[in-house]
Amino acid sequence: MSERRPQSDMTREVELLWELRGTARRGPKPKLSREAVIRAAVTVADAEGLEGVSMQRVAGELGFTTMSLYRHVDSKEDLLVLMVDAAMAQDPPEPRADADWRAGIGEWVAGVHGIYRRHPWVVFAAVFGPPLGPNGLRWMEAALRELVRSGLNTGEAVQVLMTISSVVRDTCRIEFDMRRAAEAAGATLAEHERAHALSLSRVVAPERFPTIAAMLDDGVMAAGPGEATTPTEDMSFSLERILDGVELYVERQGRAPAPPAPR
Amino acid sequence: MSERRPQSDMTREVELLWELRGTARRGPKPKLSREAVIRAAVTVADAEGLEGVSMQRVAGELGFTTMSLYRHVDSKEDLLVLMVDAAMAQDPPEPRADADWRAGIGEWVAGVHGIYRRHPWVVFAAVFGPPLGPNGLRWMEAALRELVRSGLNTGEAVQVLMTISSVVRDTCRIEFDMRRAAEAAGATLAEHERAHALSLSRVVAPERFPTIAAMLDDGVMAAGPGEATTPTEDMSFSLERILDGVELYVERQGRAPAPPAPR
DNA sequence: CTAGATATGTGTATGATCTAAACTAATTCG
DNA sequence: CGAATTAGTTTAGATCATACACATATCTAG
Repeated sequence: MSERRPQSDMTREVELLWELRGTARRGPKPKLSREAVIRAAVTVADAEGLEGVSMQRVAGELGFTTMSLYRHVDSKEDLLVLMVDAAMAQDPPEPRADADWRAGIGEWVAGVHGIYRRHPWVVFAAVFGPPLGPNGLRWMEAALRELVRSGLNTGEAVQVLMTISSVVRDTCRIEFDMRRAAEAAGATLAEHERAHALSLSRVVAPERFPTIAAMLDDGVMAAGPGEATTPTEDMSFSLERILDGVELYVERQGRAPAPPAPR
Repeated sequence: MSERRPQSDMTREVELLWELRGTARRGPKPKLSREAVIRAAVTVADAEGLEGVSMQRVAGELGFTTMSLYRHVDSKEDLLVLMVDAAMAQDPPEPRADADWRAGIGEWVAGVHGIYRRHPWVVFAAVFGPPLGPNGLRWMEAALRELVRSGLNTGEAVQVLMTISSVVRDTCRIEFDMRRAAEAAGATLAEHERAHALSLSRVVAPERFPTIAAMLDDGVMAAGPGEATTPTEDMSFSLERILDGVELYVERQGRAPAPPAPR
């Protein structure tokens, strides 16, 4: 009935990301490659954000026609999926010799955060679902490896990883978005936060929104000039709570974290 | 310099959501209203998802021309912001008499989850940043009210709320996305999960991805026929860990949760 | 070595989409 | 009443993804 290919079929996505396809032998040698297309697209996104990434723009970057891209990528949506995995090409942190899984997760989060800072568009990409590409899976493996060390089983570790990933991504989303808005208005992030808190306080009636009003009074959204806590700095509070919760759970279950590797 | 209006200026967004604008008195009586436009857009989104929401489609729903919408809404992006707030019109849970803040958060999460189930497109809307509209703020207030009861200060409560919101939204995103893909393939969610696990297992080499491989062996992604745990059911594990972490933190700080309201 | 098969990149075209701008008609204030 | 103002319409433009037919380069079977 429906001729339309489903928007995101995981099986198809896996094949896409792992290039499980026969390579052609007949015809002219390709001057362009999927790799080059992805690289160009990432370059454009790094420079101009996701809005800048159009098929024409990417093709122009490469000096080819728009339609040439479709020889190497089935659709723009596919290209986006590939871009996101490509952005994670950096190596995730190695396992720690001291088996300190909390520190390990800290390094992992710092690594992801670094990727997001280098490629801010990644957090805005409409790519849902778990990672499926080679790079995404390497990062997933690195995080799960630390989490199971804490004493969680694999299913629990996946849940906790999803939580951590969500927090990091969402926090960066908010920070990057606010930073962009601030820059567009020609202000610093802190100035923008102040302005925002002010405009909020105009509609937050203390009777209807007592807690939010208290929060604004406490200057939560707008730190003083010197302090200037960015959302990403605040993030560590949530992360510590999550890891505390994990630790407590493992203890209560009578399990124990894995000992350091013997030398 | 830049003539372009910033994509998301919070101050502007607050004004938008709270309709801080003078009402006209001259000219013909409006037959359309912002309210009607939003309602129609939400109807379309409920029925066909966000992809179905085009200005022409919404206008058609109302029996007006496409351009008529622009008298009541500045841009499609604005409409989206308004739609998201409109979807949260339902009342958040009341404060509990027993002051059990963990149960309170549980009710809040259930409420948000209900909204997402009724309006699945909300979790896919490209609306970043904290809630700013009347309904979004009511829900935020309800959650913060419970969280500060636990003994957190307002800043900490905001952090924890962001974490909880992220988890709920991301979990629903994944579930809805997978459900859509499953339906498109004419399968159930469980079948689809199995198929996905299978295709993953083809690329997950146990040497490179030992933990993920173990996870697949444990059947984490594909529960047995009878069990069929949905992502949203698994979510509660993460939530309990977060709340455990909060409780532990409050204790360690020597603070205490608020007692039940005196009668 | 040649001829058909096949893949590459190009040119052209289509349909969707958002939205700017000029226009018509209704309404109200002075 | 008449000028000002506003609602909805018409028309048109810009951008975008992508389908399709084509010329051309390369490989492989005979």
